Amino acid sequence: MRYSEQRETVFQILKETQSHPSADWVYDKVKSILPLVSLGTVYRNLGELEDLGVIKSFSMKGAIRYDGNVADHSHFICRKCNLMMDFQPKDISTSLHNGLPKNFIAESMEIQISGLCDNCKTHSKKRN
Amino acid sequence: MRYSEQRETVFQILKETQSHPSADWVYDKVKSILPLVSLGTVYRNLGELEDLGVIKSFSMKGAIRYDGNVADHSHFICRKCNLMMDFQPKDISTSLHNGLPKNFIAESMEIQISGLCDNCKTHSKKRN
DNA sequence: ATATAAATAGGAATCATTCCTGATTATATT
DNA sequence: AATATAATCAGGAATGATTCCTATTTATAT
Repeated sequence: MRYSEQRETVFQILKETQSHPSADWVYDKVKSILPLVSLGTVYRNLGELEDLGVIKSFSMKGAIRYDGNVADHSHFICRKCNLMMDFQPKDISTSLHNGLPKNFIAESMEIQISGLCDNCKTHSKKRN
Repeated sequence: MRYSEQRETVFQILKETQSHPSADWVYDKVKSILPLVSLGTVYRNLGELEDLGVIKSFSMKGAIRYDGNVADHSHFICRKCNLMMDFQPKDISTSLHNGLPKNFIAESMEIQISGLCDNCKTHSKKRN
């Protein structure tokens, strides 16, 4: 993979924020440094950085959010202002509140575990 | 809220499947019963049913999936075939495999807890 | 039976994301 | 330092999911 100022800039911006931004937010930030950058370039580089494993992504309310923090952590999401805050779950099954940031009110939890199902360990037909 | 055959049909279809479908999949099913139904109607009714609390939704790979099972449960997602299977987590923090369907390989876990942050408990400004 | 507000069909609009193409650029080689 | 070339880019079109709009239909209260 060749060096590019665009990719480096995208990466630095993600590393420096804790806001779990959308691609469009990153695009605006990159534009303030490289005014001619295109949205497609930002999307492509976000995808490449994710393939490299140096950033992560997940979806919130139907859109992709990116995260420069690849260490194991969970997210608290405020359903009103959409704040996303990192936290470390300790024993989730015993209480929704364990490990949550102070004074935050947890109303619902969503756990999604991803991997390979019994069928896909041995076959290749796509279901979706 | 007035009765409508369309809403009732959407609801029945969701109750009868375990496949965590997209709006479009539901639309196809409804069409086989009410051929003139429109996609907008399906989306609107899915939203209304969710507001009533009788179905749930969440996003997978950037698109909305619906679930007629509103009881507390978690999902295992196969990253290859996109199978989504319900399971009951027991003690997630001690092992990714606890409570998983037999022979499934868990590779990553995502936990999102939603509610109100400290700020939104008392103020109304949206951050978004 | 009638009135009326809610719900609909059909299609246009929007928004996030991906794809395409001709131009630019990092870098290996001379 | 100049050149070659494959990777990357900018700009914009295309796609796909979702929402919005409007004239028509329909459930239901009277």
